[in-house]
Amino acid sequence: MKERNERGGNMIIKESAENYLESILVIKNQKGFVRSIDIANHLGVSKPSVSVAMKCFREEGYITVDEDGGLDLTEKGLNIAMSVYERHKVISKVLIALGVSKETALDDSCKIEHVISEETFSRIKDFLKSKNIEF
Amino acid sequence: MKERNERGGNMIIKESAENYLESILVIKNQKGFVRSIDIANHLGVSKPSVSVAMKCFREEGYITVDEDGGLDLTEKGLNIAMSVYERHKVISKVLIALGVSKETALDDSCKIEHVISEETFSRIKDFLKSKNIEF
DNA sequence: TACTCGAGTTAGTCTTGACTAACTTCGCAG
DNA sequence: CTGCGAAGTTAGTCAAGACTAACTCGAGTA
Repeated sequence: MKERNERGGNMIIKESAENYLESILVIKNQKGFVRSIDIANHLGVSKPSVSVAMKCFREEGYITVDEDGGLDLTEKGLNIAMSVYERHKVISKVLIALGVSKETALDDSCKIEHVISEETFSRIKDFLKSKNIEF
Repeated sequence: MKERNERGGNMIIKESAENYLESILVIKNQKGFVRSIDIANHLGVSKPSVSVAMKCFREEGYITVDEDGGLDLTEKGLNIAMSVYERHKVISKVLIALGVSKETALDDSCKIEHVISEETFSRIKDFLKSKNIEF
């Protein structure tokens, strides 16, 4: 009655960690660079929360930090970030296809992305394919 | 960046509390009576975890306890339990309709039922209706 | 030069939700 | 009558994840 948390690494990546890694990817794509403060603003959490998480990521090899505080995902970190982000996109697409408003869809997919199994995720992708929706 | 937890009461009912109330309803329907130990077995948690939760429910008026330890939902508790259970049924139905195996569908719906919005839930119900699936 | 402000960090606290250990109580078998 | 086992409870602990307060450090400006 525990576990259920690995999806692509050797460290046990928890739900909140997935969110932080995903944010790094998203912000990087948007602005080209990411600092801790950007993540804090993006997720609406405090600076110390991000700082502690980044320290852990650094030690575990999920990110690197340059001398100016710029964060970069390692291959290990990028794999997780991409996989979570894919879930996010797919789930929000399917909710929108069901008629959910964009805002609620984004909100809910943020939560659903962390709890569903690989199998359910695959079937949702199949459903989108059957509707010819890109993701 | 907090809240999002009330769905039908004045006390703030958290995710784990929803699960306990739902279990009481489900076990009651199956066996006709419910004790703490049944909930512990049903959810795979320890006796003390259930005991503490039930004490809280009793104090807040979500359940009553008879002299033999039999648990009963009050109207307040029943409302929440039924609403969570409805979500559970609807979500597992929709997952099964998407081709997810029954076991995984039950597993995942247990988690999804606690995180989605009312809006998303309504659209999922609409989808089932459009497929003529009962729930 | 001295100040201030933004970013990052450290330390300490809180809440949620679970756990184990250990105790009480009660009923039934021997 | 004894005594064991099942159910419930209490106390204490733990981990995750967030927060606030308070510090450091560096850069740009008055």
